Order: sequence, then C-alpha cells, then structure tokens
Amino acid sequence: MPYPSVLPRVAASNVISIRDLRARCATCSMRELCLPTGLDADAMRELDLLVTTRRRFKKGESVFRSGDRFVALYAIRSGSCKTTVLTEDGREQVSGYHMPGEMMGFDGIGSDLHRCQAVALEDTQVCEIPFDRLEALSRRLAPLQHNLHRLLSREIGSDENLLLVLGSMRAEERVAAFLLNLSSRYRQRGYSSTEFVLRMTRDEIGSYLGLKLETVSRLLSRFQAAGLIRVQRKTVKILDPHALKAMVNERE
Amino acid sequence: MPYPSVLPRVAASNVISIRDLRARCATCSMRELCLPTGLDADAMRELDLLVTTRRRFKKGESVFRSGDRFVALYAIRSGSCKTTVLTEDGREQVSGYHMPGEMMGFDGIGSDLHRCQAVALEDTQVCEIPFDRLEALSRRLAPLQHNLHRLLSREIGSDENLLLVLGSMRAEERVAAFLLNLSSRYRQRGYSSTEFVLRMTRDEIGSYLGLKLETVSRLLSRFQAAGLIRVQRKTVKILDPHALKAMVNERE
DNA sequence: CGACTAGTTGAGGCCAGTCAATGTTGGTGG
DNA sequence: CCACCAACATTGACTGGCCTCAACTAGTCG
Repeated sequence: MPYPSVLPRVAASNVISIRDLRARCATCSMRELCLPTGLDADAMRELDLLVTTRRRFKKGESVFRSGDRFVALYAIRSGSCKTTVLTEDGREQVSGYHMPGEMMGFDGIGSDLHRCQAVALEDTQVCEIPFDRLEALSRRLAPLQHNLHRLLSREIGSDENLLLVLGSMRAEERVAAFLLNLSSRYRQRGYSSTEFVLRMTRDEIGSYLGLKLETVSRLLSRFQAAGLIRVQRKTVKILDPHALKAMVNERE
Repeated sequence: MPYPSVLPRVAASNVISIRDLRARCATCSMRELCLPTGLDADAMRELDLLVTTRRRFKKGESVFRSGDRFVALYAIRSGSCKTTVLTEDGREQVSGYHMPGEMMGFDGIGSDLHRCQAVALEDTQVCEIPFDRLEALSRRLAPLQHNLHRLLSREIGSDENLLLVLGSMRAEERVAAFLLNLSSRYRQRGYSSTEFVLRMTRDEIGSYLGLKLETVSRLLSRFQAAGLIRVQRKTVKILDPHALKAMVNERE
C-alpha cells in the first residue's frame, strides 16, 4: 500500500505469479550471499513477503538515480550493475561493480536521498526491498538484522578496499587487483574464476580505478604480451593468477 | 560482565564515577551527531547503560588494530583519530580522519574481525559500545535502530566521497577538497570553520589523499602564496573559501 | 553499406613522484 | 638554560608514469 505500483494491473499480477512460481528468496540461487543467509523457513517466508517487487532492467537503464528519494534497497538477482557518484560539476566516478547477491542503495539511508546512481550493465533482474519494512522486520528477527548489518559492513569494507587501490597502487597494480577481485567474486558465485566477460567498457573500468581508458587498454595488452592473461575485447582469460597476485602484493 | 576490565579496581571505579558525574550520553555535547540523536529520555537512559566503558588514549595509541576481534563500536567523545587500512605487504593507507561524534569500527561487523586500525592523533576520549548489546537494544528501540543505520550509511557516503576525490581529482583539487571537508565538519561541531589545527602529519594527509608528503607541502605553500590560506606548520587559516570551492568544482 | 561506438596503439608533454639538502620545532638530559 | 636530537616540514632539481591528443581498427546496428 505505501508503495503504489506504476504498472498496470495485468503486469502487476504477472509479477506476482512469476514470484509465486520461482522468484522467491527461498529458492533464489543467491540466497546464501544475500539477505536470507542462515534464516529459518519461517523467517524466510516473512522476508519473502517484503520482496514483492522484482524488476527487469535492460542494459543502460537506471535502477535509481542520484537525487531520487530513498525508499528501498535493491538486490541483484541476475545480471550486473555499476554504481556511480557524481561531482557537482558533472564528473562521474564509478564507485562499484555489483554482481548477483549484492545489494545497492545503502548510501541513501543517511539522507533519505540516493547520492549515487545504479545502472544496469546488461539485462538485469533486481529485487526491491522497502527499507522501512525491512527495518521493522529486522527488529523482530535478530538473524535478519545481523545479516543487514553484515551487508552494510561489507559495503564499507569493499569501499575501503577500493580506497587502498586508488590511494596506494600504481596503474599496473590497480588493473591486476581489479582482475583478481572479479575472479574471486565469480568463483564465490559458482562461475569460472579464470574466464569471464568484462561487462564494463574500458572507460568505466578506468573510472573505477582512477585511470584513463587508454591506460587500462595498454595494461591489458601488456599483461597479454607477458602471458598473464588473454584478452579479446570483453572476454578475459586469466592464465597466470599467481603472477597477478605477486604484482599486487609485492613492493619494496 | 562479558567485557572484563583490564584496569585495576580503583581505576575502574574512577571511570564509573566520572561517568555518573558528567560522561553520559544525555549530557554529551556530541549527542546530536552520534547515536543518541532524537532519542527520548527513556531511550537515552537505556543507551547509557550500554556505554559503560570510556577510555582515554594518548597520541599514537591504538583504539583497535587490524585483526582484532570485533566486539564493539567506538564513538569519539573528544580528540581525533585516523583509521588506516593495510595491504598484505605492509603498505598503509589512511582511510579516515575522525572527529568527536563520529563512530569507528563498522568494518568489523561483516567478518567479526577489524580490518582496519584506529589510532589517536591527540589525547582522545572514546566511548566503547558493545555491538551485540547495541543490536539487541536497537531491536527494541526503532529510533536507535534507524540512527545506527544512518551512521553506517554516513560512513559509506564519506568513503564514496573520498573515492571520488582519489579517483577523479588532481592533486590541487584534492588538497582543496580536504581543507573544505575539515572546515565544514569543524563548523558542524561548533568550532571555527576558518581556523583550525591539522592533527595529521603531511605524510598522513598525503596517504589519505593518495599523494606524497612533498606534494601536500608544496600545495599548501602554493595556496598560501596565492592568498587562499595561511599555514604555519599544523595551523591553517582559510582566507578565501570561495576560491577553494571553485577549485574543487570547476572543471570543463 | 555507412555511421557509430568501443578499443588499440603511438608520440609527446606535464603533473606528481623521487631524491636530496636544509630548516623548524619540541622534547630530553646535562 | 642550552645543546642536542629526532621528527616533521619545506624547497629544489630531476625523472618518469600516466595523461592527452590523435590516428587507426574492429565490431554493431539501423
């Protein structure tokens, strides 16, 4: 009721029927990475009652924009998104690259406004979780409350990790760290950790890493020449993960 | 009881008596920026029962270290701290500069281990808030729960703001943004926004901004030569805030 | 097929890093 | 009180890594 649907009635009933058939948290393949981690059946059912809206976004569409009123968190069910922060003068900085099981929108809690923007990098399904109802439910369910805190904390951890990359690494190390980060997150999700598709453009990767697109391109080429990876446009195959790790860790 | 004091009994009773006299949340000058924001008297009293430990740290002492078990959040009552993240090979990156009313330690919730280190930059008083008890209390007190979420979100926002600085600004802009950030946070706390003391060394400022100490020093000198600020070692006076703002915002 | 976007690669310049010398400040002990 | 020392800060000269500008190639879509 507090979240009136913009969709026509037919579409709404479609959404519900899809949900009943297969799009519930209880059967979501990402449940162990997302809010439901470790919840019992009852708790899971209650959580499922919150998540009534699941949306599909095509590549390039925005899940939320900077300045939008904050009403919900968004969990990626499939696909991927980037989040970007904007300067007052319009420069854009990619602050995150989000995969299935990850949540977006945390930055809006503090001010009731989203301060960043989330854009789908491919066709993407997103679960919308009304935040006031999530707060209410997590007051009753301690494990859910703790999961929410863990996810918030994880977001802080990944931001601080990126700070470390941007603040103290050279271009070569940044790109190596980026590839390794993707690799381990794909592994976590059951995908190949050695061969994957970069959903972002060179320009977006550059923005994420504080580099220019030419630098990213050059370094990927150089890694390939050195036999560390194989790149073909967006497809990357990691041939020598050990050498990449050495590149990130070793210094002085 | 679950948090045995390391202090001798006499010191412990000292701490308690100080608390009863004046060191309660209800009378803390930072309460409007910290957890108690907007709580009624009853809620405030309950929160006060959690915060039984307040510690003093001398300059250079650690509030918590990377790898410590996470049991509590830490609110700065007076003084200031830096938080640093460490790479596996021992490089250190300053990830935050914390003032009274700000909380530290959020990064530990996710993994039950602190992944960064907090060090006092001057004599500092810190309130220790046992996290499991805070979670329990915030299940009963919705406003407290929301405050906790706001603070977590605020931490994400400030990290992402720093990402923007590190990822997209030139050295000159970074230093200007840093000065303006300090200025507005001092104003929030009722201190002068135009004249303040930099508690960090040039090296620490450099680490925070992804620059070398010489670069920081040169830029402060250059700003002074241009009449934007006056610097004398750690003391800074902002003479032309408007020009500093223009430096951060304007670009193409 | 042409127009467009994304990516690669090269040449040259500049900003910030590196190395090094000197200055300043505050603390300690004679 | 002063001498001494260590830590912090400033400044200069030089270097080099990344950016800028630019040309070209490879896919993509109407």
